[in-house]
Amino acid sequence: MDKLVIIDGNSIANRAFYALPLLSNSSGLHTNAVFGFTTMLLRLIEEQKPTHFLVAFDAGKITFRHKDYKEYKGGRTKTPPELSEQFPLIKELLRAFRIPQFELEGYEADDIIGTLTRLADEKGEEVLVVSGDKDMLQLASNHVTIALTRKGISDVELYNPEEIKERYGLVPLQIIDLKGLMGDSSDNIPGIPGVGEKTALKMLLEYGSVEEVLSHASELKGKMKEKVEQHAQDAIMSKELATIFREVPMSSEWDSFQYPGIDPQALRAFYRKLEFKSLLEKMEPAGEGEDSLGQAEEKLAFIAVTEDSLAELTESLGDSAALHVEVIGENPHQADIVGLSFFASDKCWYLPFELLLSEGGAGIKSWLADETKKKQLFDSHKARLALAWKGTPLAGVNFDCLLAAYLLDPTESTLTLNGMAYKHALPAIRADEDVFGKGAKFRLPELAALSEHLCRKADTIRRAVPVLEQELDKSEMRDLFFELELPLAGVLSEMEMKGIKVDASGLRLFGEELSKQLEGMMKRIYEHAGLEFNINSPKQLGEILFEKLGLPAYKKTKTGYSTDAEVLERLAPYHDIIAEILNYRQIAKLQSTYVEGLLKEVREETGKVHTYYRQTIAATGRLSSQFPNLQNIPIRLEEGRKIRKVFVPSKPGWQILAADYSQIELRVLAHISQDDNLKEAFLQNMDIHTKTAMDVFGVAADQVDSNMRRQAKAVNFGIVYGISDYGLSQNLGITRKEAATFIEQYFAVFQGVRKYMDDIVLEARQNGYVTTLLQRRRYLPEITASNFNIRSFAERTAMNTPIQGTAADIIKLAMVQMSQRLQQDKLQSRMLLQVHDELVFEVPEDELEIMERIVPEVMAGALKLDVPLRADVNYGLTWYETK
DNA sequence: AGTTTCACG
DNA sequence: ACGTACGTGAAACTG
Repeated sequence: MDKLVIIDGNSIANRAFYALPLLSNSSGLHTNAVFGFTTMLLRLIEEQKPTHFLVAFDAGKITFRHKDYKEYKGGRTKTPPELSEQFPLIKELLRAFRIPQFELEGYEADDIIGTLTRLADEKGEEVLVVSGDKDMLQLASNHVTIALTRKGISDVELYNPEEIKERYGLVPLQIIDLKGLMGDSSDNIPGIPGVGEKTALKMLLEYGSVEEVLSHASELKGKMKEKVEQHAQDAIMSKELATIFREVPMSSEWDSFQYPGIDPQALRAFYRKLEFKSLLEKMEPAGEGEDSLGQAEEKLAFIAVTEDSLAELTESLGDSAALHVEVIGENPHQADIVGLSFFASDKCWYLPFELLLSEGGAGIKSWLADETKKKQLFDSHKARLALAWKGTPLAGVNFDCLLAAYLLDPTESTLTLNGMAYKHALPAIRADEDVFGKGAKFRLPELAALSEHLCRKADTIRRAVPVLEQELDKSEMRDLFFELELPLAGVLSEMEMKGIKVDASGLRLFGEELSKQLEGMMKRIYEHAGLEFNINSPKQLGEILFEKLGLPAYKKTKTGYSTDAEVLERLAPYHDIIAEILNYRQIAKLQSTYVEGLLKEVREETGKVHTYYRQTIAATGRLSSQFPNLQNIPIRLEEGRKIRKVFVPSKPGWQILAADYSQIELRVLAHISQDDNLKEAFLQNMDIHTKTAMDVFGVAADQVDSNMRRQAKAVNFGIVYGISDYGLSQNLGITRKEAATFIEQYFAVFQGVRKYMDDIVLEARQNGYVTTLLQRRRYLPEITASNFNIRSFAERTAMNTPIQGTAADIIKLAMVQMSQRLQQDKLQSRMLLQVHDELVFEVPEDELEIMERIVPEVMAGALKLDVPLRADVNYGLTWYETK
C-alpha cells in the first residue's frame, strides 16, 4: 500500500522558525528553522513510513490571487532574513534526505498540494498533508488526511473528514465558507467584520454556505444583519481567496515522488556543517572500520611503546612525524606530561613520558631537539613549554594545527583537537573530558585506552595537516602562517621561558603598606555606613548605599544595583562614604590582583614570573597573557604604577628597556584609509590629537586648549573603535547630538576615513569577513542581522578589526624580526614582554646604546606603510623607570 | 559556573 | 526609535 506524505514547506519552515529560539552554528549561520524541519522529517519518516514523499514550496511573490485582490497577504510582516537565509539550507537538507521538492512560479504550495490531493483522490491513493495552516482542512477526504502542527513543531494533530465534522460540525469543503465569513488576518482576507469563528460556525450550521447565508441575510437580526448585507461582496471574495486552486498544470508522475530513504553520507555532512551534534549522534553509527563520513578507513596499528620497543620507535621517526604531547594542566609552565604520541612510518606510537626520560629514550630526546627533524603538532607552543621545563627541548616544528585552525576562524570558541576533527570532517575522536573526566574527577585511564586515545590524536594531526594547509592557501594566509605566526610561537616560548624577575620582597613591603591603608579605609567606611559589611560584595554595598543611605540608583545590573566606578563618581557629591569606597576599591584591587596575585606566580627558585602568551584567543589577532597577565599591569594612576617598580632585570648591572609604538592604530588607519589629511598629519609628525582638535574645531594650533585636545582624543579613540554618537557621548559626558556634531565635523575634514568606514562595512556584508593588511581574517556573520544592536555591533567590529588587527600584525612582525636581530648581532639582550604596542627587554649595560638604536629601528621598519611608523624607547633600572 | 568590577592597550 | 564604544584576564562574590 503506497503512502504519500506532502509537506507544506513554507508553512512548516515558518512554524519551526517561530517555535524555536534563534539557534545558530559557530559561524553564525541561523539554523533553528532547519533544525525544526529536520525533527519534523525524522518523525514523519518514523511514524508514517511514507513510500512517496514531497515537499512543496511557494514560488514567486505574485500569485494569481493577487490579480483579484492586491492586498492579499498585505498586512503580513515580511520574512526576516534570519529565516529566508535558511530556505536554501532546507532545500539542501531535503536533498540529503532524498525527498523530492516541488515549486511552480506563480503558485503557492497550497495549490500544488490541492492539485496532488485531487489526483490522489481520483486514483484512490493514500495521502498525508502536513501544514501549519488550517485552510488545508478543505482538502481532507477519505484518502487524504491533514496533519496540522499544534504547539511548537513536533506535535501534530491528524484530521480526516470525521474528525473535522466532530470538531467543527462541517464537511471539509465548508472550511472555505468558514474562512469566507470570518476572514483571516494573517493573509489579510477580510471576511465579515464582527464575525468570528463562533458566529461563522453557527451560520454555517444553519445555512450551509456563504451564498446561502447571504441570501438569507434578511432573516438575521440587528447589527449582524447590517454587517452581513454591507460586506456581502467581501465575503464572496474572501471565500474565493480561501479556496485552494486544485488545477495547477503539473504532470504528476506518481513515481517521481517515490521516497528512496536518506543518503546517510550526505546527511552526516549536512549535520556536521550545521553542527547538529545531537542528530549526528542519533544517526546509525558509521560502520566498523568506517570514518564518520561512512568511508572505509585503513586499519591503523596502535603501539604502546615499552622499553623493548623504544629502539624501534627511534628508528621509525625519520625526518618528519606528526607529534602529540599530552599536557595536563592549564599552565604549561607548571604542567605534567603524560606522554607523547607519534604518527611515523605509517604507524601510531604512544610513548609514556617516563620512558622518554629513561636511558633508552635518549635517541628520541635528541630527535625532538633536532631542528632538522620536522614535527607537526596541535599547540606546539604549549608542548614546547611543558617539555622545556622537563629538560626535553623541542625544535623543528613545521606545522601547528591549532595555529592554522585559529587563523582560519579566530572567533571559533572551541579550538580543540576534537573540535577541529569535527569541523574539517576528519575521523571523529573522543573528547578529552570523556576519556579523562574533568575537574575533581580527572583520572588517567588504563594504558590500552590511554594509548589508543593519544595515538588517535597523532593520527588526527597527521590527517589534518594537508587539509588545513590547503584551507590556508585558499584564504591567502599561507605567508601569515608560515612567515609570522609559526615563527612567533617559537619567539614567545623563548620570552616566556626566560621570564621576568620580580623583586618579591619589595612587592611584599608594598603590600604591607597597602594593608595599612586598607585597614583605615575600612574603618572609615564602616563608620559612615553605621555597620560593618563586606565592601567587596556589590550586593551588600548596593544595599547600604541605595537602601540604608537612600542614595539615588542610576544604573541596574542583571542582579541588582550597579555600583561601578561610573555610578559611584556621580554619587560622590551626596555622601562622603563614596570617595572612601572608590579609594578602597582602587587599593583593594592593587592588593588582591597585583600584590597577592603576582606573588603567587613568582617562582621560588628563580624569583621570576613566566607569563603564558596565548596566540589563539583574541579575535583580532592580538596576543593575550595569562598566569600572570602581564599586559594589564597598572600605569594610569600613580599608586598603581608603582607596581612596575618590582619588575627588574635578572642580572646585576642590567637595565629594563621598553619601546612603544606611537599612535600605531591611527597610523594604520591613515594607511588603509589613504585619507590625505590623516596621512599628511603623520608625515609631518604632528601631535595627532592636537591636529584633530584644530580640524574639528576649526582653530589654529595655538588656539587648541587642553579641553579641546581631550575631546579630540576621545573622537580619535571612537574612530578606532568604530564610532557611534552614543558611545562618544557616553565617553565625553555630552549629549548624543553634540557627539554627532563632533563626528560630522571629523568626517568633513577626514573624508577618506569616512569612506573607509562605509566601504569596510559594505565589504564585510559582501564577503562575510574583513581582513588585516597581512590577510588575517575575521568572519562577521552578524553583519546581516535584522536586530539593530547585533548588526551595529558587527559593523563597529568591521571598522575596528582591520585597524587593531593590522597593528597586531605589525608588532608580531617586529617581534620575529627583533628576535632574529638579537641572534644575528649576537647580543645578550633578551626580549621579555609584549604589551600590544610595547616591547620590553632586559639589556646589559654595554648594549644599552645599541639597543636604544636597534629596537625603535626594527619596530618602525617592521612593515612599510604609506605613513612612517614610530617607536619611542626608554630604559631604567625597573619597568617603572621606562617612562 | 556566572556575574560584577576593574586593570591594561 | 533602537541604545554599545574595540580587545583582553583576574579576583571576589554568589548562586
